[in-house]
Amino acid sequence: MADTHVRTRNAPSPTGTPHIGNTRTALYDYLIAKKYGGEFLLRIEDTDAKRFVEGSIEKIYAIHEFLGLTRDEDPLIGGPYGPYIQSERLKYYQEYAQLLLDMGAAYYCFCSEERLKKLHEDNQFAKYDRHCRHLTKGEVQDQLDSGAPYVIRTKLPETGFTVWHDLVQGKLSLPNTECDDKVLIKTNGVPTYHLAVVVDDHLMKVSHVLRGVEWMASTPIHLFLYESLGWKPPILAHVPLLLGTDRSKLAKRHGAKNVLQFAEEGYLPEAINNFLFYLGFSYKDNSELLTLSQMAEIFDETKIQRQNAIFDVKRLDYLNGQWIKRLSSEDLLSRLKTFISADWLAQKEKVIQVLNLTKERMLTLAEFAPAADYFFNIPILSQELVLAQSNHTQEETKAWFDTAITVINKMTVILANAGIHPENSFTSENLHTELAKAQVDSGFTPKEAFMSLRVGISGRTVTPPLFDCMVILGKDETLKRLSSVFP
RNA sequence: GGCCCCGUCGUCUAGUGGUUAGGACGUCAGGUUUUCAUCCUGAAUAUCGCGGGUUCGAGUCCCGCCGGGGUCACCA
Repeated sequence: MADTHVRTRNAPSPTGTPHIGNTRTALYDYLIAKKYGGEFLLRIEDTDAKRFVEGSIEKIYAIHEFLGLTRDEDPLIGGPYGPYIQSERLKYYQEYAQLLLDMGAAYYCFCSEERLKKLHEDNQFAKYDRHCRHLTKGEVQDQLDSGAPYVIRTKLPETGFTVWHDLVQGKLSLPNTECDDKVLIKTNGVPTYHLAVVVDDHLMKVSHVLRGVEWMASTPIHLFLYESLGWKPPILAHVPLLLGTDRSKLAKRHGAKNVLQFAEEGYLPEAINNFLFYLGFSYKDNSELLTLSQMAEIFDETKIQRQNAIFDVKRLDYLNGQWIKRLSSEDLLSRLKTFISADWLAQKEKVIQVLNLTKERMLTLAEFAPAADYFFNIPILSQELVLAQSNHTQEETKAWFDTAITVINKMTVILANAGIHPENSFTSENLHTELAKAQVDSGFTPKEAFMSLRVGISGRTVTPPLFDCMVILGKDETLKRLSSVFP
C-alpha cells in the first residue's frame, strides 16, 4: 500500500438522506484517507434520474459537515478529476463503452422490455439469456441503422471464477456463471452503476473502494471491466450491514434514523462518530472517547469486522452522555441553539451555570430544556407536592418553610467580584451549613426537610443539588418561591 | 431455488491450538449518609450455533448440518 497514494470516496446516490450504514462507510473512508495522508472525495451517483429526490445532495453535505468529515474534492469545491457528479460525466462513459464494444468486451443488445419481462416471468431467478451476444456484425449494423433502441451489455466470461482479495472479506471466489451480461449503458444513453463506478474510480484515482456487502456479488463484473480496459483495480473492501434488533437489514420500520435525525434529537457528532467507529471496529474497550484524528490514527482498515452489526442505541446514549460531560459548558451552549428558546439564549451566563449542574445528568442535548425549565420559568408550586415530601402536617411544614426563609433572609448576596466573603453570604456552601443547622432543630429528617424545599423551589422531586439550584435562582427568587407555597 | 458471506454474554467485541473464554454498554446490588445523575465497588448473564472428525489438547484446523444475511433489474 506504500506504493499507492491513498484516495477514498463517498459515493452516495441522491435518493434521499443517506442511511446510517452509508454514513459509517463514509466515516471509514474519511479515516483511511486521513490515516495515510490522502484525499477524501465525494461523488454523486445520480445515474438514475427517476429516483432522484430533491434536496438529497444538501443532506449529504449536511451530514459531512455535522460529523466533520471534510472533503478534499467534491462537486462544490471541484478538484483535478471533476466533475464529481455522474450526470455531468456522460461523455466518459460513452467513450469507454465504445472502447469496450470495440475490443469485444461488450455488445449491443436490442431485446425488448417485454422479452426480458417474459424471461423473468418464466423464472424469477432467470439471468439474461444472452440472446444478442452472438449477433453478427451485419445484424447489429442493420438494427443500428434502423434506429432500434439498444443497450450495451458486458460480455462476461462464460466459465471460470473471478478471484480477488477483499480487504475485509479476505479471499473471495465467485463463479462467473453466476453473473449475467449486465447492462452498462441504458437505452437512454446513461450508464448503470456498474460502468460508472469503474470508470470514475479509475479516472479519479481512487485507491480504496469501501461499499456494502450487497455489492459483493457484482464485483466480478467490475473486475472484468477493469481488466478489459487494462486498468489496475482499486483495493476493495466490502463492509457488513447494519441490522435492526430483529436481525434484519436496518430499515425505516425499525425506526432507523439518519444522522441528521440523531442531530435533531440532541446527539453530538463526536458521539455519533465514536459509535459508528466502534460498530464494526474494535479498540481497547470499545468505549473510549476519540476525536476524528485519534480515530484516524488508530483505525486499521484490515480489521473491519465481517459480521453484520446490530444497532444498539443504548451505546450511543452512553457515548453521548460521556461527551456531554467532557465538553465545556461554553461549548455545549453553542450547540444548544436549536434546543432552547431565544429568551434563554439571551441569558448566557445563567444557561452556563445551569449547564454546569445538568450536563452530568444529560444523555442528549434535547434533555436540557425540560430539565432546566424551572430555572427560567416559574413552575407550579403545589402545597400537596411539598407536603408529600415533608411527611409532616401543613402547619409543621409551613413552620419549617418559615424557618428556612428566615435563615436565607439573613444571608447577603455578594456580587461576583466584590472580593469579600462574609460567612453568611448566599453561597451553596453557606446555605448547606445554615439550613442543615436549622433542620436539626426542626424535627424534620434531612430528607424531609430538603426534599420539601426542593419541591418548594422547583416543583419537582428530581433536580440537581438543592443549594446549587438556590444559588442559580438567586436569593430573591428563592425566597419568592418559598414564600408562595404557604401564603 | 442457485451462488456468496457471516455465526463468542441481550448488544459491540478480545481471542491467530494450551486462558478460570477477557473488556465495554445494558441489567442487578452496594457505597458516595436530601432526590436524580455522575463517580466507585461488586454480581449475574456465553455448554464459543449444532454434530462429527484431526490433535495429548479446538472458540481457534477440516467436514456436514442448522440459523441469519446478501445477491440473482435498462436501482443503486
